[in-house]
Amino acid sequence: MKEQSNISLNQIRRYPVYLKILRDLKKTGETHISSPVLAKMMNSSEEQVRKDLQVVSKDSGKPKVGRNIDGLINDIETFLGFNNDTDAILVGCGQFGTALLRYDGFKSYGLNIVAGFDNNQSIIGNTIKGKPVYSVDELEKQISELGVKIAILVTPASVAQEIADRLVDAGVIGILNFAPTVISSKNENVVIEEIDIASGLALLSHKLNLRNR
Amino acid sequence: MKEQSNISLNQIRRYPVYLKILRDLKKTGETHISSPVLAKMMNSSEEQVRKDLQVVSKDSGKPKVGRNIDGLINDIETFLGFNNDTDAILVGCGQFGTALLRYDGFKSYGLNIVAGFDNNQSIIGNTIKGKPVYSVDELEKQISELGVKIAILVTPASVAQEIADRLVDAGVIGILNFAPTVISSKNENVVIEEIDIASGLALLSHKLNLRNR
DNA sequence: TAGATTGTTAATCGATTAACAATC
DNA sequence: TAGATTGTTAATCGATTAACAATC
Repeated sequence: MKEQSNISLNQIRRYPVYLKILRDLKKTGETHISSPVLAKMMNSSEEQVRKDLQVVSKDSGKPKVGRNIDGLINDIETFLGFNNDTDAILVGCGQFGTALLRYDGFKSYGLNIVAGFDNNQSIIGNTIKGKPVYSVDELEKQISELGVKIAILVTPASVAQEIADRLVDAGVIGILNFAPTVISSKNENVVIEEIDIASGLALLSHKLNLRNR
Repeated sequence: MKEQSNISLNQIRRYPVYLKILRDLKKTGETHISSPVLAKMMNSSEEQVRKDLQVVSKDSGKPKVGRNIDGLINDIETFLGFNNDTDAILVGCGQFGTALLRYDGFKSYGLNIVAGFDNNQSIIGNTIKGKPVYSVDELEKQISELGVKIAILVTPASVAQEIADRLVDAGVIGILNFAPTVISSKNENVVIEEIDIASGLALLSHKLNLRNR
């Protein structure tokens, strides 16, 4: 594992893709993978693959053989912090929020959603996939009781910033924002990551436009 | 509008963020915005904002005033192709798929979902928010009848590639892939965009790790 | 061994940043 | 006018790509 001096955001974005591919490969029974082969699957170059993997992995690949898939999966998970499970809460149990609450996939990325919050009386008190839904009024109380530091925000745009502020005040240091608005925090120690379907749509749309010229 | 010779993916990814901010600003009643102010909201530099906006906009900003918000919104929408509504289908009406079907937000990005597909007999024939759910058996037939070119893939990983192949064979040229696996197409004219919650989670996790050192 | 694959070092390419004259 | 803001041109920075010796 090299000194992770300066890694570009693009590079970090690639690791989950490696992870997906490697996990798929593992299922097929493969034990090793070479960078040229992996590069093809990643739609990138073998040089880039090697550089990327060198950053996260302590051991090196063997000529003619490649790298061990299990080891790589573990290295990437460790590097991204997906290995040690982290508890998180989810605010906004609407369509999307509920789908996310039910979604098992977060576990494979080290995130464990322990509770949901909403202001809709008809669902407060319910459990969704074993996870309790609390009133947003209890946000501060539960954050401190549960001791969570990560929140997933799936509220309407209109209240996203307000809720984000409350989350931060209550001790949250990382927010994954699905709400369709850009939020911010005065506290620069807080990490906010915007997740937006539109950016994928923008890329798709743009590439299709280029194609049609 | 300049010759859009070579625009980086990062740059394209920024436009939906501009769009979100500008739409928010418009709601507050603002009519103009300067690049220094917009830069602050974007967490970037005024130079970059100016360059980005110059690429998509034919008219220029006025010193002391900035740029017209309505104009910018329109320019970005046009540039990204969000202006002319495009029909799309959605395959896989599970938790997420159904949430996406119900989601109104796609409209503001120029995408109009006209139908869903699933293999679950208990929901085939239903309508979700006015959109019919067909059997996947009818995929090819409906694609040709509806004349759609874009598909949103929300199936389990295990069948994603198989469905993607069928979509492409039936005439689809753009796929937005939410399935948790990387898909590809032999047809290099087909544009596939992977949407992965994990990449956001990876960035969040990595930034938090950096913070804690 | 021969050759595929490796890791590293150097070259290129491109995006971001800085500087500055122009302008409302 | 004065000054904020503009667009453009040049400088810097960093990531990607290419080249190559090392090795299983």
